[in-house]
Amino acid sequence: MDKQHIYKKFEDALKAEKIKLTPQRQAIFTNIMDSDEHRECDDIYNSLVQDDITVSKATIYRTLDILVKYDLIRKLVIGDGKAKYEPKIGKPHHDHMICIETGKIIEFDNDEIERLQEEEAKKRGYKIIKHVHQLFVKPIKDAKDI
Amino acid sequence: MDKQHIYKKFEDALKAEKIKLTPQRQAIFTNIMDSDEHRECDDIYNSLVQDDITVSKATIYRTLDILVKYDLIRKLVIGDGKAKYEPKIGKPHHDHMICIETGKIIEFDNDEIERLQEEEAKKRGYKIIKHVHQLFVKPIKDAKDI
DNA sequence: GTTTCTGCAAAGCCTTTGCATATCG
DNA sequence: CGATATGCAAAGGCTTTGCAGAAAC
Repeated sequence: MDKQHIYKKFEDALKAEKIKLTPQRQAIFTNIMDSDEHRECDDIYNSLVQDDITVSKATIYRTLDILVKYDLIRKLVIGDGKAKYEPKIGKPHHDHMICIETGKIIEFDNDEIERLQEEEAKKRGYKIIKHVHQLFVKPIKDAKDI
Repeated sequence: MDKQHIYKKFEDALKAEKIKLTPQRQAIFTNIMDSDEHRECDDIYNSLVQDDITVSKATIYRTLDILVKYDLIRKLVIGDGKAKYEPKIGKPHHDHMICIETGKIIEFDNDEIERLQEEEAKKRGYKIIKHVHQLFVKPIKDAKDI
């Protein structure tokens, strides 16, 4: 999906929600889409301020909720209870591996795991709406670690 | 593992940490061990108060940290950022399925998923220290839902 | 022109912390 | 007895909210 198409989805979401296209909402959306990181509200705020965009954290939080609702971005809560956000639309599905030594976030995806978890849910009469799969990992340093 | 053995692990943890065995710590530990639910600090607090045990939330939080550190209980953060706790020692490993309609928490376990995720980590030079795997599900109501 | 937004500051909520008193070993 | 724990209340940190002025359609 190209950038224009993605931006169109954003406009559609605003229309569906019957809300206005403001400079702040636009700036927040493109700021997230142009990033490949997993950032907190604060990070996004600082990034916008650095770009000389006038915006408040209140507006960012309010906008993030809308973007999550329309599946344009993904909200992650990793361990410490602080919410992180990443682009979702136009990106393939993936889960996360978090290095507990460096904090580095690595994306991974495994079709067989996806299938098996679907099966576990179905077995119990449920279907999966969304899932959280995070591996907290440490680098393997030598043989005894394996 | 029987109750006495589990309680022994608790005493060992206190000794390892060189901290005292107080009525509060004991009450908090057994309260969690006797429950099969996934409860918040507040729930545990209310349960203890109902049993006429004098304890403060500060002490509960402080004790929970110790119990988590020694792998006697497990801390879960599900969606809303509120921490939940469940017994861990003496219980087989499992992950969680959360019904988004009723809030019901269902435990599941799948060896193959465990193996595959281990493989994903190893492939990248990491080993898993812990993991979070939560499926947010909805009941299947009819054929079109499948 | 209205309706909807924004920014600000205040309030909320869960969790942590400082401190004086009480308790364990 | 000395060291550690507890409870209280206050402080912290992220997030949400009420409200008056500002902006979109």
